[in-house]
Amino acid sequence: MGTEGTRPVTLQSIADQLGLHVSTVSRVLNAKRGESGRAASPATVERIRRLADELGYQPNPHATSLRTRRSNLVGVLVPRLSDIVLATIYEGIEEAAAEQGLSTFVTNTGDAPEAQRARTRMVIGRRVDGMIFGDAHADSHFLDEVAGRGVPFVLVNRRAGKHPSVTCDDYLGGRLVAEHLLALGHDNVAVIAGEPYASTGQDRTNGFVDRYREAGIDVPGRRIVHSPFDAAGGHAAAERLLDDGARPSAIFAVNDFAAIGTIGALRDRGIRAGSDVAIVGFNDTPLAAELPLPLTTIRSPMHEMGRRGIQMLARLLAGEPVEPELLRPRLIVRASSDPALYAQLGLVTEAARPRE
Amino acid sequence: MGTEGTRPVTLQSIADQLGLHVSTVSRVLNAKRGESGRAASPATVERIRRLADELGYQPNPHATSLRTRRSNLVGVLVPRLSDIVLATIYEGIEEAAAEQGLSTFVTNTGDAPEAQRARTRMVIGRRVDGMIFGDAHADSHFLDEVAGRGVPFVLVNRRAGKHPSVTCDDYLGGRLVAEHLLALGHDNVAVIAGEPYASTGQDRTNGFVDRYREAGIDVPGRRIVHSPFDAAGGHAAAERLLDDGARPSAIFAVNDFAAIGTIGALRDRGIRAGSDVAIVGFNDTPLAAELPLPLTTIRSPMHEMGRRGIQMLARLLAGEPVEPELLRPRLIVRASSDPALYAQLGLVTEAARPRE
DNA sequence: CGATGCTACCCAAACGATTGGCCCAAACGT
DNA sequence: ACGTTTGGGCCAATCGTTTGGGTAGCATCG
Repeated sequence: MGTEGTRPVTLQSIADQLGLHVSTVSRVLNAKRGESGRAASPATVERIRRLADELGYQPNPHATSLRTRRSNLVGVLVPRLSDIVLATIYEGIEEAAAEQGLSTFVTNTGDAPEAQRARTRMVIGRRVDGMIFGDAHADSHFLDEVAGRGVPFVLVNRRAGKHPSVTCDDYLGGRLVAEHLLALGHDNVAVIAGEPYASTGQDRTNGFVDRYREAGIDVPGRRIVHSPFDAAGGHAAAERLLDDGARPSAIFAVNDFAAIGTIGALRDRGIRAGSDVAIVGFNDTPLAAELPLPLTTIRSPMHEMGRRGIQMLARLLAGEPVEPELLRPRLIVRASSDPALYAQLGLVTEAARPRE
Repeated sequence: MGTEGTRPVTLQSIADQLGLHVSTVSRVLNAKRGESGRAASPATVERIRRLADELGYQPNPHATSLRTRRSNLVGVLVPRLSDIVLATIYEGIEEAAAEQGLSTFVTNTGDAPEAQRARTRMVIGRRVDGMIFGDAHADSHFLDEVAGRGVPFVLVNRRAGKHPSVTCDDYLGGRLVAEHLLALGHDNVAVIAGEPYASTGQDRTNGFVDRYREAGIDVPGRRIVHSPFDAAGGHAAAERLLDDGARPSAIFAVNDFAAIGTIGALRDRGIRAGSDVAIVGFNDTPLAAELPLPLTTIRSPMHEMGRRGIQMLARLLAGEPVEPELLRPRLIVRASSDPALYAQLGLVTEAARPRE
């Protein structure tokens, strides 16, 4: 199907073959299946449609965008696509964008303000209709500038200021973790809090600390260390934590990868994660359940966040008003924090051995 | 900087303000810094340039593409972006594309032939200059069709037929793993071989099996099980493997995530990965080193693969001839297979405890 | 002094699609 | 019989750039 190598079929070429004017063809092909009555006679409509999909006609998006001043393109900025959290969110974005007739493209900023500016400029240069930021910095005024430029956008994963956003209820997530650890009797806890400028880390930490405070327990500042959202970052942060003062009985890492890095750091010091120190992560990435030490974590609706993000943007583009959305997190208890499950893990090991 | 909300600046608007013709402005702005002599007088050149970047002029890519019939756009297909291997490759692609003045966008196919067709059609509809496939199926003729359509493309990660590709030397990688396990005395081994249609899994498995055969050891067919390239897939495959026949002393999973899933499956059966069964993965993803049980694996140059892929495509677009590229893998030995390291892991645990 | 060659620009035709008008013929109303 | 609809299309401008050709004015040359 479709001619090969040669020039793509255009409205003009269809019109010529049918002895019609290009505008007629355009109207017919653009009419929704139902309301093609205005455009041409039923017979003509049929001829046009038949030839168009026989030739595999696809409108030239550059021509369309040029003429209509609408690209149906959305640019997405993320810190790193190789972070599975952002990759999953982007999958949601792309999936739902297609349903809305929008195209998307994504680019890394590494969370660096300079790169955010440069990439945003590049994205706008591509004449997008809107943007989605997955790398918002809570403290920066950059987004206000973008808003001033008149580019519609939505924030996902992280919120900032009053800009429209779709996020997980991170504060609640932090509280859920605190409740879980309180119930297990932990009164000496620490937090690996992520990057200081990310609302995710801030909110999760605040929820956690607030809930502990409500229980009459203070989590001192030096028990809260910041770190990049990856395994290496979690590893380094855990080392700083352990170098400084008595060992906590539980560590809440605001990100699964940071949690894995924490486990690595503990392992290197001969401390057994799960029994000596309880570990809780955040996000419930697909690995959490498969780890040698299954990880207690908060399940956040990453894919859904992406979907809602683009839907919100679509509403924005349609001129409708939007409200920030907060998605519900859920605690998933596994062996890394639960003594019973941990023991069971050990017991199974012993019990199963004779089976062979 | 730049006016806000209003219509973007065009060549026309610049020309008007300067009392020049749009074509003059176009030529000046398109000339490389050196050779602007032909276009206009030095004074005029200066005036144009100054005004252009004072107004923050950015050419309208739709107009440019429409006129030049070149979009400088590259479409990338991957099985899943939330697979860190593909995400990392794509990061390399995007990075190097920017250096070449190319833009890229990526889309998931889930490795499903139907989706591959549909997405390819969509990508071509966006009038890309070329494509990169990260999801090639070795057995399919689909790529031949695409080639017949005259769309230039390059394969990354997986190869297929004689199409230009940039891959890791997976066969060699498989041999390296075999050599490592042979040296450790394993003669009862199994392979979790990935998807049957992926050259990565095929080559890694073949290299492994061939090397074993050279050592006089046959790896029987039922010791080779296929699986998706993720943790859940590895888990399921490992279960099938364990359900059927005697336990191997070592398992080679052709992907780190499958290896992690394998560890999970072993754990569930009370078998200790690393001591009861040696485990080797592939790719050396950032987690491999941080796992509670550090994972022996093959480091593959994922980022570089992406970079080379786009560079090869650029050469193709320039009409230059290209040769398939094979990148060198490297064995990284960790505790999951090395008894000494494993013991050390355990020893550290015991030794360190008094330290507290 | 006419031919030639620069220099420094301008002209206009694309590229492919959209869209507000316009127009002709047949049908209709009275 | 004649004005009015209306069905069915056609016209042409337009979006912003690029690019193959001019061309006017001046200097140079033989």
